[in-house]
Amino acid sequence: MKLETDLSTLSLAILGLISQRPLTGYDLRKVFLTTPMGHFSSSPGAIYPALRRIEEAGWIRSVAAQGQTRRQRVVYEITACGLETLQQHLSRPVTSEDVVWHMDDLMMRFAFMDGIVGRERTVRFLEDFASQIDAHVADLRRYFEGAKSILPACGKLAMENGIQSYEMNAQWARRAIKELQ
Amino acid sequence: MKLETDLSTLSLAILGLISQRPLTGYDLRKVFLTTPMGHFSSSPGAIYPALRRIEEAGWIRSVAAQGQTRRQRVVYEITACGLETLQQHLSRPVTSEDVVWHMDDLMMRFAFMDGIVGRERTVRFLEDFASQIDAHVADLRRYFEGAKSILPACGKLAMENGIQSYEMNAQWARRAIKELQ
DNA sequence: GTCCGCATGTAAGGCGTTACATGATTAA
DNA sequence: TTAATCATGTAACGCCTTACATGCGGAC
Repeated sequence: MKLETDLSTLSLAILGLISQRPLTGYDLRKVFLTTPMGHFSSSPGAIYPALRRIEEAGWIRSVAAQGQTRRQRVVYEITACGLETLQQHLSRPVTSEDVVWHMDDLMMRFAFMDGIVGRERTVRFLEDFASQIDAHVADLRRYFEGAKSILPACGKLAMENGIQSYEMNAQWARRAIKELQ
Repeated sequence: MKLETDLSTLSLAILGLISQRPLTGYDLRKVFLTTPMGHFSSSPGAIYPALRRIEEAGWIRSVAAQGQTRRQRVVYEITACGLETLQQHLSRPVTSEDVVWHMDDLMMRFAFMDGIVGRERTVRFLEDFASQIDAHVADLRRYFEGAKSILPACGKLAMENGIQSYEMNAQWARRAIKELQ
């Protein structure tokens, strides 16, 4: 019964979705099952405990469910505090650690920025994202130059894949900046 | 004290590295700290328990450490059973679930194929990989066509990033096939 | 003789996975 | 009335994370 202080990828997904409109746990499940957001997570044994934790943190609250029947439904909406938390989370600078270990998280942060943080911050995020990737790609290339003579064929190809993936992400970010302006 | 039956990403990394040459836990740590393999994992609280589990499964065994001093060192080498397990794991077909949820794992499987599974199987892996990605990209595009009118700008851009990432991976796989032949 | 790096671990906690449980409502 | 779907959960388990603990050996 510890309060959640940071946002796991799943919690971010949940809070982001609820920030767009009030949802029940079942609604969230459906989103995860039927959209590419399901990438990031899966199902009931994770979602309901996460909802509980987020509610205990004060970021969402359950509201009376006035559907047409008195069927058991718990609808959650975001609180002012939750919105602020989300804004702060999405405004965090992009660190090199993020780029190395949490690319999924970064992409999710970006996906929820509409209407939560201004266009200016969104663009700044993409700029930071691109330049952190550039730095990381430079590291990877440095390592690769030294190691490619001893790497086996598949290892080498796997590394090339990694480098290309990062480069593609940087290119995407720069295109996205232009598109947002 | 359950026996490990499947390979977590970390366990696969460890078993794959030890299959290349005998290593200590500390050696593994250094690899994770100093090479891009560190992407997939991190450190001592994960590595040592994982080594223990893999040893209990019978896939590696500790051998006498005959360094120049009698310093405490535990060197692990792969067993025949471990090699077989690794071969089977790397030979598993690429499923659509793998592509949706475990791309990291797939890339790691590929990176360790040299000398473990034949070139033929390696190429087959890449072919399956590419065609599973094609199928998944088709799904994503289908969803995207239906949703892009209601997706917010950042959501749309994030989806485009996802699709492009997958497409890049399929292209990479097809280039890799040519290079391996 | 003290400090840093080598080398191996343990303990607590968090969170996701799988599988199961429960009951209410609607359509056949 | 039976089955499928809606809707919400719990329990056990596994594994990773962070932080801490411990002791040897070499360099200065």
